Amino acid sequence: MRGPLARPRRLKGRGQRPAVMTDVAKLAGVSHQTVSRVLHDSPHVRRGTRERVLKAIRQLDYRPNPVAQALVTGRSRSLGVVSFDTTLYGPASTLLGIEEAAHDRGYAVSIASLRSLNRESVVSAVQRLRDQGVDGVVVIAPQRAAVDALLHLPPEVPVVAVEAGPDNSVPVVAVDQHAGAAAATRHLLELGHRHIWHIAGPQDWLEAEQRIEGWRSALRAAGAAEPPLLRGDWSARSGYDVGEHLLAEAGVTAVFVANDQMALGLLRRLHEAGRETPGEISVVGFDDIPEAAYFTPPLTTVRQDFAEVGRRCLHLLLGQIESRVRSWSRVVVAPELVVRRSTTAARDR
Amino acid sequence: MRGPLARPRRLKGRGQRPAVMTDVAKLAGVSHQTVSRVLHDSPHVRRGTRERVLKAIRQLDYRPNPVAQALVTGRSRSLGVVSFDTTLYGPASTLLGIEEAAHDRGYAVSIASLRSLNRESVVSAVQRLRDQGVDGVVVIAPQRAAVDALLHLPPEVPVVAVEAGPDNSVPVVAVDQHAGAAAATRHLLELGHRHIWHIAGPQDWLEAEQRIEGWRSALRAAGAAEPPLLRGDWSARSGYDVGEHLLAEAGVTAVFVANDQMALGLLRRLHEAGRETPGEISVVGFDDIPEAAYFTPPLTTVRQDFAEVGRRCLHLLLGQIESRVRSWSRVVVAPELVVRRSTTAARDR
DNA sequence: TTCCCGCATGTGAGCGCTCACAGTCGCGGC
DNA sequence: GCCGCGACTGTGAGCGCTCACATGCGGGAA
Repeated sequence: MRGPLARPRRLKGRGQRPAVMTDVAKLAGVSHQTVSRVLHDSPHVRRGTRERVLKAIRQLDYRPNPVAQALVTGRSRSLGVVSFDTTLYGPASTLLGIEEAAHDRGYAVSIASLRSLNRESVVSAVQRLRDQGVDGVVVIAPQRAAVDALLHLPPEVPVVAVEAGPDNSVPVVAVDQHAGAAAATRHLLELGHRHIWHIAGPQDWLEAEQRIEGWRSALRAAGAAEPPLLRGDWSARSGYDVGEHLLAEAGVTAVFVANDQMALGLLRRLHEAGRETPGEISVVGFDDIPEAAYFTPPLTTVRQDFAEVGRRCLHLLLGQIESRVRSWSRVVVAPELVVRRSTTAARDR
Repeated sequence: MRGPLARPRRLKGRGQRPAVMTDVAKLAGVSHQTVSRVLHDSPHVRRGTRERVLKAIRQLDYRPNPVAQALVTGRSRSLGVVSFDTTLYGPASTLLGIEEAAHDRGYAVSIASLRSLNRESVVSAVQRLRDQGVDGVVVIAPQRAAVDALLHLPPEVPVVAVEAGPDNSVPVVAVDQHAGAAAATRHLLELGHRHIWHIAGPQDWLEAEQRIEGWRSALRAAGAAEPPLLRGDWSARSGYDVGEHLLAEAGVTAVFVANDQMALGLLRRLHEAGRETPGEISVVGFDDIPEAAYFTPPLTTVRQDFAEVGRRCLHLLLGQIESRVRSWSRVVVAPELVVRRSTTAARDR
């Protein structure tokens, strides 16, 4: 057997190997523990000693190895984000909000994109992140299938859901879709429109359902009739296609569309049919994507504060990580109606 | 001193502590090394032994601790992506492409968003990822300032740049902007337009410059005159504003816009001024964002294959990580002209 | 039979850090 | 003059794994 002192286990000849804690300790003439104490701002280090250590750290360009720290502490200071389609404006913005908040708190962010939306894929994405060693996970997947998955997660992993989650299981941060949709609907009612149509998002999206509810409740509150519900799939294409139905109906003067892309498609269809917006038909969108102000005409829509959503998520998640218990709560962020030029007062008939 | 055998160092009483390798070894009646061999598909394990080990793994729901693996191997199997604004379609799509490719190769992806664009912020974002222990970094920051930063990176960190990088320093994966711009310009020339205007992106974006070059070279090749260059900042707003200038010019029949958002703004401005598109003015965009097909009119544009860019990045990066040398290369992905309805033949004068 | 060799498996060190202690030193109180 | 106690610093084990090497064992060649 190779004797323990037979030869150095590696070429320690300063061969560009990054400095480790003992190197710093040696240079500063202290023990590795003292270096560790300096790193963690322990009060029990004499002024002079601290300075010697800091100098050695600078001199060697020493950086603590996060992997070693993680191994011994059991904390990686990294978070995972599971998301369905980060190409969409909403998820991308939420992700950005989370990343910025995490950065401020000294956490790294890993991402896992979902290719398909079902229970297993969500569960396995979370597991994958977990296997990478993240301390907690944010799930941005506001679909029924994903929500279901949250119930089937191992209870020891700290989780926060964005927009949707089963009651009493995981904490949720959400924009108040109901309020936003109601505000959009009320806006049209106040302009004197009698029949407010709604193009909703896909059935399995909870945001779509909540916007429908908001629309309905505003209608009911005003004693207005409820036209048949129309469905799209969030894409501009579907807005365009659904526009077809609307054109077939008589007396359509106002449409509340569940997102800006579909509103864009609808605008396009109306334009092709020679129907003026807002002259003949007023349109309201949802999301306030950056392009919305440049649609033809500029779109009245409902803005969501995604950065705030990100910050709230992080707050909840770190709370869970630190306390080691999965509490339940629901944080709601208020949306804001942005009035532009796609809506106008109903013409008197 | 506490004797080494005085008491167990932790409550090992099966207290829900996740199983570690020795637990598996014990259960299977082998050494931890054999478990490791099974995990790594070593050929030197007898059939029966392997099965016993696998059974124990399943029974204990054992998952190798990635942090411990990283500590000893010096590899974390994670990658970092530095990006300026993941809310934009291009960067978001590239990020997605990278994530999917990384996932397929068993790598995790961490993100770092840049809040401002300058040398330090890029360098520090890379350093931050590095300090988190990533094996390599992809930089999506096609601006001059960022490119400059790539030269100032510590040479030991494997890096790949997307779209732009200083020659001979880091590997680059890019869409052939020059060819795309030239194709767009040629398309307009072939439709009989004499003067092809160009609304470019901001000066410090390399993509903007390359598109300008592509436009110029197509113009030169056709012996066409070069109208004054116009500049926007990628936003729909700037396209709208620049449209103002265009309206003041006489005889404008064709505009090649450096991205779809600015094209949207321009379309809007033209529409407001009562100028028909494409009847009076043909417009070509760049990017083919999902909404482009639903603009008024549907936009002729140049499509970029971001997924392919992501895949190529990963390939180059893993090559560097494995070989431990930073080679230089430039991989170019071909773009594709998508003809829709915003362009038409020039009217005879 | 004897020896060697290659397959299968085990052993121990060590990755770079933190945690729990165990010193050590100087000073005030009895 | 001695003890005790606080402030400071050092020691060693161990986190969960992989790497390098040692060892055991059976079979074919000599």
